[in-house]
Amino acid sequence: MPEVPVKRVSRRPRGEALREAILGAALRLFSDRGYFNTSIHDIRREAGVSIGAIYHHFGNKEQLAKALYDDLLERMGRAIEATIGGHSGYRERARAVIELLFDMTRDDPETMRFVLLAKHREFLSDEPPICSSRPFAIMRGLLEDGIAAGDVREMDPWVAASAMFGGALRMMSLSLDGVLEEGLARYIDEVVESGWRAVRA
Amino acid sequence: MPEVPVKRVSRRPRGEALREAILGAALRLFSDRGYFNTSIHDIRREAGVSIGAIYHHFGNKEQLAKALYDDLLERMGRAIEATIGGHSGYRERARAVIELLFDMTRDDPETMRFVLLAKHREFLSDEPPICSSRPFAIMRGLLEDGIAAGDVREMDPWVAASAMFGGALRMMSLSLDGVLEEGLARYIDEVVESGWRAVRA
DNA sequence: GTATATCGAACGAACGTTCGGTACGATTTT
DNA sequence: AAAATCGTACCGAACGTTCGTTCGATATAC
Repeated sequence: MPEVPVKRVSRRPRGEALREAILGAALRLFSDRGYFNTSIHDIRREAGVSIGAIYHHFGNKEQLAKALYDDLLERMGRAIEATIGGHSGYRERARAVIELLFDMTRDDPETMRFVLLAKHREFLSDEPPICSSRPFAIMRGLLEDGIAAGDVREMDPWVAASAMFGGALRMMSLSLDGVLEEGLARYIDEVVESGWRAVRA
Repeated sequence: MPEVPVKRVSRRPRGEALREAILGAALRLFSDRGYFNTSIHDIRREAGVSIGAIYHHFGNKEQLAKALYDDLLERMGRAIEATIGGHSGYRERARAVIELLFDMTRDDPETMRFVLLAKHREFLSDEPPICSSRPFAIMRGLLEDGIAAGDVREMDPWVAASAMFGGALRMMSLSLDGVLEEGLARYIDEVVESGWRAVRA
């Protein structure tokens, strides 16, 4: 059996691994204290890299935040698309999306906090509002298709999407803020059903 | 009838008026650029006062933001309470609250932006999440009473409040982000009805 | 005269960024 | 195959700027 050449035994990560170490550290700190309460020096310490490495990979602090933001939204968008593709019927699809969002909130609260709660326009200049990002566009599209198919009542798509998913997003905020006694899973049925009652034909 | 003495003719505001000039300038700038993108020197310029006056009235930047935040939430809480008191029936009360919020979003978007969209915990240490503030507590209480009265279906009060008002709050965010083609008033019926469908008994 | 309110120059700390340097793998030269 | 060359990745001390805050002076009210 051919030996896989292990080129590197170096202790510190390099290249792509280092880039991801920086992104991970940035996510942790931005999510915990916010963008403006996190200095490049903090990220340097948390990631165990040098200042130079950060600037080499990302150019500056804002572009680092932008790279992180794009990366997370891209992942979320793909996950939501896959979830929708795996179900049929608009009610079931909406439920699957909310289940996915709830699971992500539990399993990866840092990502959710950064994506949902952060005020990106405060530190990302010229960033469009999050509602025009892919995950939100997909959710809105789902409602539009439901309306066209006659499964969702005739109403403005923005209102429909807000009604179907607004409650779920609010519950996620509550969970991230730590005001809910129990995990989000406990509320999934009530949330999905009330959202569906709001929009079903 | 005793004459009310008009004591002052001085050009620059002093005392309470100056305090409010500072709060107004702070609201405008915080709402427009965010807390961290606004310096005390900016507020000084915008309000036309001295740095010393700001520190005399508020102590430091964070306490200024806290005073502003408390002031706005207090006003909102009172307005919502008055609105609820002026209507009967839970559906009508909920509608009146949403109408009030929509009107405030149109007439005073700066306040709404600061109260709704700002990440207060990022700059106000030890501030509880906004959902535990008075306006939100009142809205949750409204749903609780509705459940007790049998007008709202039996469900978790957090879920009920999220379902009833989550869509409306989301629409307000969309409006503040400038993604809606028309004014919020155009959507009030659909928003209220879908919220009510979600929670009515 | 005294207390309170206002003023603004000055300060020190913290921050984002720069830049001259080193480490290292790949490629070419000897 | 060893040496030299090269480009990329990484390093971190140092820099200039900005910011929140201080404080002694000044103005005003009573």
